[in-house]
Amino acid sequence: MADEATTPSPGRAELEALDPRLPLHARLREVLVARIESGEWTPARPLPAETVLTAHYGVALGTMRRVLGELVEQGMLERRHGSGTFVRRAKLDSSLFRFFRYGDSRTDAPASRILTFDQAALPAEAAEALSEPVGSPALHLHRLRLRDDEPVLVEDIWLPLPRFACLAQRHQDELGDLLYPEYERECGVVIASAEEILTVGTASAGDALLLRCRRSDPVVFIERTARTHDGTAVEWRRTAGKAADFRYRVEIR
Amino acid sequence: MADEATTPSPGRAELEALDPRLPLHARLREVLVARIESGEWTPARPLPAETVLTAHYGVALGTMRRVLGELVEQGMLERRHGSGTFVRRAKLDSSLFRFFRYGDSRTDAPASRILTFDQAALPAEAAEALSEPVGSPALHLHRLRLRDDEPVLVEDIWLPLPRFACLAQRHQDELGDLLYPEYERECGVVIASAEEILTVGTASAGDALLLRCRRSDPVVFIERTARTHDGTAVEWRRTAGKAADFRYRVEIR
DNA sequence: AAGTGGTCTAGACCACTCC
DNA sequence: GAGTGGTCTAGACCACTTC
Repeated sequence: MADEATTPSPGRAELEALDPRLPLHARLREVLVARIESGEWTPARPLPAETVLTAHYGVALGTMRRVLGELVEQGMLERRHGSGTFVRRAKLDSSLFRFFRYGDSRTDAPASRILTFDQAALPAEAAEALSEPVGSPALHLHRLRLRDDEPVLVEDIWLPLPRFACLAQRHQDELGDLLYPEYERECGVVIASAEEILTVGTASAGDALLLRCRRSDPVVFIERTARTHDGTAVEWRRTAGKAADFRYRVEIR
Repeated sequence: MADEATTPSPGRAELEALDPRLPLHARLREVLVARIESGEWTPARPLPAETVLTAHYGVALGTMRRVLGELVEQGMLERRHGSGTFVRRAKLDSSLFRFFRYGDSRTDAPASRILTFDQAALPAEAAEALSEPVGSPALHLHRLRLRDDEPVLVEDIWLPLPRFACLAQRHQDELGDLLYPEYERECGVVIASAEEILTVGTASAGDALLLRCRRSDPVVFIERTARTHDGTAVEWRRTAGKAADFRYRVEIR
């Protein structure tokens, strides 16, 4: 009992141990981010309540709320009034369509058709993005994305193999339109963030055939590296779409 | 004296007058945004101190700080520890270079060469973006932007005329590389935000000549509508650069 | 030294969700 | 009704900028 009185906030020592030149909220932030990245909490297992966390770390409610608010701002957490604070999964599977506009399409949901799904050696670009040796075993997914039955995007997706072994057994018809929920359910891999690089090039023979355009027609390439919460790159994909359909809008400040 | 005691916070009534279903911070935010947009404060005339604002509106420091923090987050304000809170001007004049990569160029500063500067009727696209009638009088600036003496971007800039009359007298050689400071000094127009739309097309005969590429080579167009703090569109420009130089990176979540 | 924003605390009360 | 996050307050103390 006396012991409990002297250690009312077991986590406080952890904060004190960090660089004391940093403000408390910054140290608290570091610690919470580490716990989030560790996978301790999932969309199904929410964080402890504010009051529990504040008691654990021995900080004021305002300080805790500030940090949680920043993590929400940054897209790492999601708070639901009355029900709890949750780690947030990125929902960006069909976000490629942010970059393209297709004339008044009635059906909103973009369909996808998997063309090939096999095991193959990592090509140089994918290997570099995934920090794996060139030629390592990986899964390779080649698929077409359609809008109103019109082929509009061609995708090549690379998944490093030790990690995605559990997907290797699946048949391509068993995979849904959205891959990230699949990764999570089948392999326990939660995609948390991604980086996309856009460039303009010309269609390869294969792309031209699939996109029904001429070879050498301009094409926009989107190379995406997707990462888990701890920053490990676990998926690399290159998507190609006709440059004529490309339209991207940016708001500045 | 008794009067002062009954009205310790003259601005509080203004907050009470707004929709009471909105939380206090939201109402406070509205009022402050309106004052910022009115141009009451400038980069040279900072906002009153927190303590003055809180006393004026009769709110707690925490509430005021929350609102100011949000406006900083959003890029509307800038706080400098020890010196004050300022409205923020957008500094995006050379931000076009965000969209392009040019091989290891030593000189960082992009130069610009004005080709023509004259008065002309607004074309349809510019007119729509600026909410002006097609054919209204405007200033038209045609310029080239260079990197290491290489022409890399071609720009067409339209400025609606009643507002920018004070620029009409100037000779093109008097205009510097950065236009937005010019607008502010000469015409009192402060650019606060902008919207950019990217598309891919082919070079016109004129663009091809200036960019030293073939006609029909793919080109990236950036159409920018720039606005003042109150949201009025005051400048429209279209910039063209070779698609081969285009490279844009997006971080998601 | 005076004035500014930055950090941190302590606690009251409200609104929403779930059982 | 119990538990969650959301709002708002009041005030202490620190760090930076300016003169």
